[in-house]
Amino acid sequence: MAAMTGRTDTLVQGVLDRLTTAGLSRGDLLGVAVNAQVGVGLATNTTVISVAARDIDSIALMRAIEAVCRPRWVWWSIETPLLLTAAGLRAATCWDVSVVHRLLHGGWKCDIPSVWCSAHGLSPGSIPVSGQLDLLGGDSTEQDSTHSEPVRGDGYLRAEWVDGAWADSPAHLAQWSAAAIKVCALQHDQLEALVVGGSAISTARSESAAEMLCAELQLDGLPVDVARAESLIGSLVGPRPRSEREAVQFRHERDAAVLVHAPESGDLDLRNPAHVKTLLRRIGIELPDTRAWRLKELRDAHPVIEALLHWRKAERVATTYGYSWLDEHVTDGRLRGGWTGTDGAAGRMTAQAGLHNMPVDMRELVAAQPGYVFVRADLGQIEPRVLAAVSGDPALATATAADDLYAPIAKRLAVERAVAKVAVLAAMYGQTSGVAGQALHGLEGAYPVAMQYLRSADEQGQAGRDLRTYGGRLVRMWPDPDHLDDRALRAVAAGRGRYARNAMVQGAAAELFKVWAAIVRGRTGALDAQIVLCLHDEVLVHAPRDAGEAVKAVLADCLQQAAYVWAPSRAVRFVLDAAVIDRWSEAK
DNA sequence: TCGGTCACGTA
DNA sequence: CGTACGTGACCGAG
Repeated sequence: MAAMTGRTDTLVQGVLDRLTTAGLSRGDLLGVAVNAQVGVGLATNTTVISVAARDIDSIALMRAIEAVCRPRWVWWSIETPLLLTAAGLRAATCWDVSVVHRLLHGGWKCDIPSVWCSAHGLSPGSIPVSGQLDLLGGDSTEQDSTHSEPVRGDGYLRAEWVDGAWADSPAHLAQWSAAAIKVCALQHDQLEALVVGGSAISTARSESAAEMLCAELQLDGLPVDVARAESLIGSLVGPRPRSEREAVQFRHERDAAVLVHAPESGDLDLRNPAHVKTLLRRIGIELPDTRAWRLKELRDAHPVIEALLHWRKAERVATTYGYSWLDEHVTDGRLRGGWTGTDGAAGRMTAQAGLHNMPVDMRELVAAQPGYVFVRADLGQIEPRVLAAVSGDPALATATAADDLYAPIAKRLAVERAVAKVAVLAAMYGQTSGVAGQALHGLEGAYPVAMQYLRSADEQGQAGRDLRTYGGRLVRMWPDPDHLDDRALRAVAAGRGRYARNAMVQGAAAELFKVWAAIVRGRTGALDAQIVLCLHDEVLVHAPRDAGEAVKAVLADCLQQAAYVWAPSRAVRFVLDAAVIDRWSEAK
């Protein structure tokens, strides 16, 4: 980037002046749409400002605004923070209208036309399609107006704008950012009207921050010891094949080690479950499926079983976490994958490239860079503690004072700790098999408010009624399928009941987690530390070695802050298990 | 080429 | 008859 000239200095100052004149101060909403080649568009409730790329570097301008005004940036989607992060700008606060849309309406869907329509109460059925002849409602007879305004006469967004016309001039960028501000205002009203346990507006902010964190996670990646990865994979599945032929040969050899235990099995494919069933039938074992837990029960029945289980494990690594995984997702010593701030159900974060389902045995390849450490921290027993908070059960809240929540529960129910734990988990997840009925009954007596909260969620779910989590996320139910007998209908309803129970607890836990993660994100920067992984109730922070202990303390402090922001009652205690480590495999 | 199913890893 | 997610292999429909 060229050094800032006096002229650009003046231009930046001019924009800052206009923003302050418009009354923009810390935390105020400021819409933004950026295109590096075109420029940047800014919008407050009252002002739109457009700046051409040839005049001012967009990122430099935004950095100046962030430093001077620290607004709450409003943008359409993760695309913007991805762009900003790639340019080295990490904003403090934001409002992501796609994220808030998913909070308000549940599910995965958050394309721009849908977001616009639901904010405005327009029917999604008449969303304009690009290339469509605009005969009704629009004003396509005026060719110029097609491009001058993002909104049609009938209130819908123009398809051309959705497809990218917003980015073809600085003026359009400004109009597009103004449209985001408009959506934000409408969403704000809708959130304010919600009656839920927590503050839905606060949730909107933390969920937006989490999405910004997702952009950073995606670009920064997770530090990986590539040499160790190569040797670990080598020890599990053999050497790296040097050609396609060799790959086929190694694969064949791995298969043969299993097939040798079974007679006349040369025609069978171990990757085909039907073939595995056949193989087992030939040695006198009949199974409904060939899942690992079934096979484990039959370990001693025949040597082929153990060989098959071993093969499956190696095959998992070979196909999913093998050399091709390394080649595809690890560059410059970082494992990178796409991140989503919220899933379609309860709102947990999701990650691709195996970041969320890496086998525990492989975590040793996740290693801090030289001169750095990881600070690994997870929220202890988060789900029952969250249940205590969202249900407002005073007895359960009292139990959260203990480091081990299940100890006082077991004492109260006069059962073993393990029994108490299974009973609590069963109540939260709707599990029925393998649970001591006595303990479940005891829970009803000891923690009636929490149990009623869960039962109520279950009933709503069974009835097919949508729910909202404590923080306001819509949990959508689904209708009964047609042409089912009573028995099947009851099964569908029961499934919805379990889903609802689970979503209310997991969803609230996800909300608290993201509040925590967002605060951590904001505070670790000063220590040159960064979150590099989020895993539902756990974070991994990459920090300079000297800062390890300080980061650990900050993580605990952030949790107290998060708990207060999320559920100000303070009746429930949340606990953190944290450690400074070099590899993810250490500790726990 | 696509979606469904199985299987299995994480929380 | 605990839920959610992502991944890869295979199958059968198109």
